[in-house]
Order: sequence, then C-alpha cells, then structure tokens
Amino acid sequence: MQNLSKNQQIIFDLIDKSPEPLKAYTILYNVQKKGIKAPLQVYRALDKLVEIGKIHKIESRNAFIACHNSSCRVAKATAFSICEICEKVTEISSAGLSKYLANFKDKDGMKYIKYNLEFFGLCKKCKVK
Amino acid sequence: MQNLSKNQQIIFDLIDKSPEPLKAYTILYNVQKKGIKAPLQVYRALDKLVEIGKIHKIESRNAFIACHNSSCRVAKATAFSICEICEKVTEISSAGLSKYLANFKDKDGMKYIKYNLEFFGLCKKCKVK
DNA sequence: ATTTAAATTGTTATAATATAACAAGATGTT
DNA sequence: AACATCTTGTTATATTATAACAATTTAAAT
Repeated sequence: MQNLSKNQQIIFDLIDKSPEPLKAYTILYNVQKKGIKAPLQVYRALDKLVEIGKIHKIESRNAFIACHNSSCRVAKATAFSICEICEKVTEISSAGLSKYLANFKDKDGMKYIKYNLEFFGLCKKCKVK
Repeated sequence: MQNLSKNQQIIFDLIDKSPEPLKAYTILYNVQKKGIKAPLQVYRALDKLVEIGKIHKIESRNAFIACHNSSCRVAKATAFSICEICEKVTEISSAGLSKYLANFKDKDGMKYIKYNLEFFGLCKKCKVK
C-alpha cells in the first residue's frame, strides 16, 4: 500500500472519522482551514482514494465512506445498506453475498468482476420508531 | 396502472425507444420541440416514472432506462450490467439473483425490500475487440 | 547528485445535474 | 359544484463535477 499524499491524507482522515458518508462539498468546507480551497482538489483526492480502495462512493447519494471491509481492497465489489429514514449507511461484509455475486453469470454467460450493490430499508433504530 | 400524463408520456416514449440510458438534459434537448422547456418538467416526469416503475435510474451514470422486466413493476429491486467501454446497459432478469437478494439478511438479521445492483464488466462486443 | 517520468498540487472558469419557490391549470371524486 | 390532488409552467438557484493550463513535488534510475 502506497502512502497517501498530503491532500489525500487530509481528506481520507476526515472521511474515516465520519460516522456518515460525506459529500464532496461537505468535505471541501471541512478542509478549507487546512488549505484545500478548490473542488477539484477534493475530487482528485476522492478519485484516487476510490481507485486504491480506501473509500467507496455511495452512488445513490453522491457521498463517500471509508472502507471498513478488509477483504475489498480492490474496491471492485461493494455492498451497502442504506436506511431510507436516517440515511445511515453501512458496508455489508458477507462472505456468502460476495461469493454469490462474484460467481453470478447472466444469461449470456457473462461474469462480472466488479459490482456495486445498494440495499435500502430501515435501520434498527428507525424500525422501532 | 394509471395513465401517464402528457409530459410523462412524451418522456417515457423517448426513453423507451432509446437503446441506451438517457440523461436528464439529453432528454430535455430531445423534447423541447414538444414544448417541454425546463429541466424541472423533465425531472418531475422522471421522478414519477421511477416511482411507478416504468423506468429505472442507473445511479452510477445519472441516466434513465425503461424497465423491460415485467416482474419488477414495483421498481424496488433492480439489477443492471454496465459495459465499462461502450457504456451499454442491460437490465438483468434473473429469478435466481432476485430471489437470492430478496432473501438476503445481513448480520443484524435485517431484510431489505429494495435494492439496486450495478455490475460492471465488458459486454460481448467490447470483449472481442 | 542529476536527469527523468510520474504523480500531485494550485487556480480559474465552466459544465452538468438537480431542486426551491411560486402560481396556475387540469383531473378525478364525492 | 366543491374539494382535493395531481400536473404544468416558469424563473431562479443550488449542487455536483470537470476542463484546461501551469507549476511543484516525489520517486526512481542512472
């Protein structure tokens, strides 16, 4: 694992500490005091962090979350659960699921090496309410 | 199934005829001759069409595709394959896959009623090249 | 140490995607 | 007809993301 550059480290630290996915401009506002002034600086760091698997993008929310799944260091196979009320996002770490999807073949016999799965529902807390 | 309104019908027809997912502003440019002038008119129709399951949003592409899967009229469980070269998108219709995902429970025993899965790979054509 | 290539940064401007807020008209139901 | 709901039209604005260009830093190779 290569070391992160200055901007990459600043932005990764912020995302890693956050209990919730962060959006690019939220990140920008939070790192301006550290000298990162422009959107592009944020997006470039995000691109790289996604590429090396340190973070994932929640596509349906345009938000970024740190990877807490040691098995997905390739950043190619991601699965999340998203609470539709509180928007809490959790990375799903299920050997069964990832095995099933990794082996899934469609009608044409096509195999996929990369996927993104987003489950929607109610989290424990919001279910109770 | 309720009938579509004028704008909804115009926009659905366009998406339904398209061999590829369409983006909101591409749709806008293509329906301006029919009197739909503003982005909001497009987004409102898209929202409704998604809601009633006539189209799906490809989240990773910000694009919309007509539903060609008779079994997902609730628009709650979608799976697509996306070619990373030509960007061709196909809706996956696999009883096994949908059954597996519908029954998937995470560690907390949580069941999800809705999901979106996007597989990435190379389509037949692009694989050959 | 110097060269070199690659990666990273900084900066301004702009493109692309999406919603807020308000007013009016159409439609369906009782 | 009265009512509620859905749909439309319109302007303005918010949010998300990239283009284009130049300079600097880093790492590795010689």
